[in-house]
Amino acid sequence: MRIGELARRAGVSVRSLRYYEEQGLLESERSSSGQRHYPEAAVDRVILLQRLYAGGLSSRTIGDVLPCVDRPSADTSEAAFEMMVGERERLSAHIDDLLQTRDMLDELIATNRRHNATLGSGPAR
Amino acid sequence: MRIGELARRAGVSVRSLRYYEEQGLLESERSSSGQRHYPEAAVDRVILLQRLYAGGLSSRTIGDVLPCVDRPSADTSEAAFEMMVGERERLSAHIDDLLQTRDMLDELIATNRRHNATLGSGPAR
DNA sequence: CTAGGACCTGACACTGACGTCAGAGGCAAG
DNA sequence: CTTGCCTCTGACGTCAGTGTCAGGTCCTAG
Repeated sequence: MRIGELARRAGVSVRSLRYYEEQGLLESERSSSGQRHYPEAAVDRVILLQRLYAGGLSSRTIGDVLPCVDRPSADTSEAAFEMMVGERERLSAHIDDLLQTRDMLDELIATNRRHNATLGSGPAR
Repeated sequence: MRIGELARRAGVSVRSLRYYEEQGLLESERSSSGQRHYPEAAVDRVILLQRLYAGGLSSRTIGDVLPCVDRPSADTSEAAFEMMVGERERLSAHIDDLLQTRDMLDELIATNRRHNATLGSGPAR
């Protein structure tokens, strides 16, 4: 498929796909005229990339980790594996941090509801 | 206290404090020579700001929400309250997204461990 | 053949919370 | 008074993924 279809099916912009390729995260075959062509599997690949980006990994880090995805075997460098584990930990810590912030927001919301309930009006339903 | 001490005690940079003031999120009194002075309570205030920033709220959004923190009463605009609830939902969705990414990483890690255990060498212990 | 949509490269714009530097003044200790 | 650290304003730099525009080529339907 060509880049436009891949973009639609993976839910990203064409610009992003070219950027991923530039970062060495996504391969493409070129037709004689220079147009990119992708196999079906590229859709899942892009979705995977999106998920990693969503986890806060940088292009660089994703590139370092991808060997573990593409060739999960002994020849996968130990460094790549350790990096993946490290990113997992970083992500976990980040989630904990966000949970704390959410708890704080919940308290603020509860406080506001109480204050307004007391007064019988305002934001709280 | 002056800005340097506040920065140390709240664990942020002096630059950040000036930026927060510029955004209308942090007040200060000025001495005759123009230096900023803060009360004890400013420490908690800054920590609160940091927590909101950690939750992915922008300066603008924090500014919109702060009335709920400073004056949790009926005169707190309903819009501010609704925005706070909205941010809570956004944050919750973001957390769910990160949890999915973490699950994916866990699967990748497990797959790698299995492949390497089979071969009796490599990254897995 | 042709119209118009999809694609190409290259490059600049943007966002936002800061880092960092320059040049100048403030303040407490010796 | 001076040394040295703190603070001031103002302004430009950063990062990273993406938007967007320009100028040109390609491809397919009619």
